[in-house]
Amino acid sequence: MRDPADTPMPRRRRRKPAAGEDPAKRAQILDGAREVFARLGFDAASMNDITRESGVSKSTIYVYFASKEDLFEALLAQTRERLLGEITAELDRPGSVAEVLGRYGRHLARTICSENVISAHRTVIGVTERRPELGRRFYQDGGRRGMEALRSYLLRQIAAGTLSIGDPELAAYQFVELSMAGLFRRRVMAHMDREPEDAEIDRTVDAAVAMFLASYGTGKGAGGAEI
Amino acid sequence: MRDPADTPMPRRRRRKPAAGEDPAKRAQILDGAREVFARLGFDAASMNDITRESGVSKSTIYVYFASKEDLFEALLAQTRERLLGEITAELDRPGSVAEVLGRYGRHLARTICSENVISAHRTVIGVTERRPELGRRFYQDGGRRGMEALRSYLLRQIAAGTLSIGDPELAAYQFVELSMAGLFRRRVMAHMDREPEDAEIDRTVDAAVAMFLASYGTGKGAGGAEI
DNA sequence: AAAGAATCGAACCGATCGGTTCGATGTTGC
DNA sequence: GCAACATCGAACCGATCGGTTCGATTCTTT
Repeated sequence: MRDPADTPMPRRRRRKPAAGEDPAKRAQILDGAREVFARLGFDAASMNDITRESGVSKSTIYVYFASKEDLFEALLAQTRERLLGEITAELDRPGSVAEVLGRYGRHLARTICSENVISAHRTVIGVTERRPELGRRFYQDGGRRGMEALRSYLLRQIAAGTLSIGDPELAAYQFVELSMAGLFRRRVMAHMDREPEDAEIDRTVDAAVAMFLASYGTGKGAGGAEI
Repeated sequence: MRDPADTPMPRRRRRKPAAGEDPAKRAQILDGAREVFARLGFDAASMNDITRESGVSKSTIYVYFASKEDLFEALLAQTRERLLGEITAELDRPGSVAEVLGRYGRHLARTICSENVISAHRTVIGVTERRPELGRRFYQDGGRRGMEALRSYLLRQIAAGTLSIGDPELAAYQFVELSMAGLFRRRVMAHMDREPEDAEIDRTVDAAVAMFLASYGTGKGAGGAEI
């Protein structure tokens, strides 16, 4: 049970926020909602559950969010923001293609197979049939953006002559899926009920890089031989 | 609205079934339930919805199934039975490795990205957090079995010298994911809201086979050059 | 046609749902 | 300390939920 006094204060507020404008209170609601939606999914989660979990009165929650769906969408938006920044940053760091792809793949696999992200996927996928735009937006602002960044990186390597790829978009999809081969699908279906160990991720991503370079590497500076 | 008179009779019944034992009535309930669960997911689907959709009285449904969950699990069991038989049969048909993998990959991609299977995945994934054994069982009787059959096939090709693979299990995961690269994930998140065209599947699977053989083919009879 | 039994469907039950109301309480600024 | 206002939490609303009851209807067998 969350004690409002424990909510970290980002900094001293200059004045008392208007009703529904307190960022700390808003965050408190979202934190509670995240727990409940993650555990029960959208439909089975009740606003009474969220009231209890967040420690915020239901009438206050309705000051901050217009409806259960509004709250859910705000939570999805927040979750998406946090997924991709660091992963794609790996593509901007120096190194051979093998090194860069290895780091990207590891970071990707670790993040996407983490407990929070798996829960988020389950929650979103669970409502996608009824609310396809939610699934679409989640994908577009998450996986899609990461894939686009990778494609751009591949285009640069093609221009530099280190890779030879006829279809860069498909190659980007391929590398993403190879990096999570045997991991994500089993995670999301609870066939693997814990986060993968580093060794498992290494095994998968190293093999992905090797396969990728065997197929697309030109042998000029891609660094495949250094695996 | 389903008219019981339209229910196809498998054959003339020799005697009147006892209450709850009529296969036609049972199928009618499951058909209606499939529609409703697919559209709304488990939690938002109501038994009243299923009554209306199936055209079977609610009290009769409760003669056949003990609860909403019982009905859902029966439906999942039925869905699983239908997923894998034909796909894995592709592995038993003659042809070079490239041909066999191509056919398997195409069949896999077409099936897994079909409307019914995408809906089933969404429904199952949506409840997996709360009922992990359902997700696990769905995966185990579906994807897992297909993966095992592929792994066995790969082992045979390794023994025959057409493939050289250090980690056959991981290679099987890789081929499965490559066959659906850019397809399944976008489908399940509604980023692609229709079934992939044959040309799209061919593009993906042909590239998967090429990549796979570039990495693991020995050049002895795998048939990669014929792509 | 009569008997037996499966099924139907309206009504019901207690519980919960999303959302609303409003007096009481707590917090902040002056 | 007081006034203003954010928040609280109990109570409420109409609706729906999963599941049950039971007389009426339908179907099959003799």
